[in-house]
Amino acid sequence: MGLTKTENYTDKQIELAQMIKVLGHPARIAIIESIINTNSCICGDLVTEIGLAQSTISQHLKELKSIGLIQGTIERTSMCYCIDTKNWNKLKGEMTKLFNAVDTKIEGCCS
Amino acid sequence: MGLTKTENYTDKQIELAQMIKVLGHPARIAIIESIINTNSCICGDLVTEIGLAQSTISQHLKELKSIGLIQGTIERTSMCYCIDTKNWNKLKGEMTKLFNAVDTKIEGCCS
DNA sequence: GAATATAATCGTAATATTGCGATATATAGA
DNA sequence: TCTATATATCGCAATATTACGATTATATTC
Repeated sequence: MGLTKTENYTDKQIELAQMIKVLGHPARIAIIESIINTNSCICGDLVTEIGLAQSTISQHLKELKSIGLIQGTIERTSMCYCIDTKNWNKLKGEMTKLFNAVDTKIEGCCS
Repeated sequence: MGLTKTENYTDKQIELAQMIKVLGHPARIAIIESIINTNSCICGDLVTEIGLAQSTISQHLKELKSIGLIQGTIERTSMCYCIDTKNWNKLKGEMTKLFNAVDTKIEGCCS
């Protein structure tokens, strides 16, 4: 088979899983961290910073962008990416909800 | 190619990405939520709760277990899974760090 | 307009994931 | 012991992901 079933899940579950999945790759974690650390938009120096081909980095950026975790604007001749706070906060909120749910309900389990 | 490169990243980045990746599937989100909502260990009723084959659920549980997000104990004739708080909190910590980093550094970017 | 620089897209090969049925294993109860 | 019941593992087919080089698109500068 190989095709992830969708009819069994809620829209929220699917959406959350998709966002998390995109974040679940070391290159994309590195990209996000790099954007954070430069404290401003970063451009194509990711290629040298992370050791991947230009086309590969571009692909990862596309995925992060299409799920809405980053946004890109044209900066003169190069591209400038930064965190898309709207969706980033959405992810943060859902994850936090999950984390807190575990915190409050953990008593009485296999401990 | 198709093989994720690892030599370009830190151990932390790889480890975090792996944990996130495992969580990035709707069935596994559903499993975690189910464990949380039943407020105690749940067993094989995941198969009926989520509409996947028994072998498929078992595989997802294995992945969650092998990355350390859940742990399983034998409960009479069935299996009893619950959150592995040690690693769960580790993930929580790393994610929170990432979320907070965005919060504090977001000024002066493409806004 | 031509040349240059930057990033996106295409085509592709290799590898990974997803899901299922079939089978194996292990435990509880008759 | 034999039989349910519950879970894990195996083998397979379909699909998805990853990464690269080559090419294309776009914008800047000369």
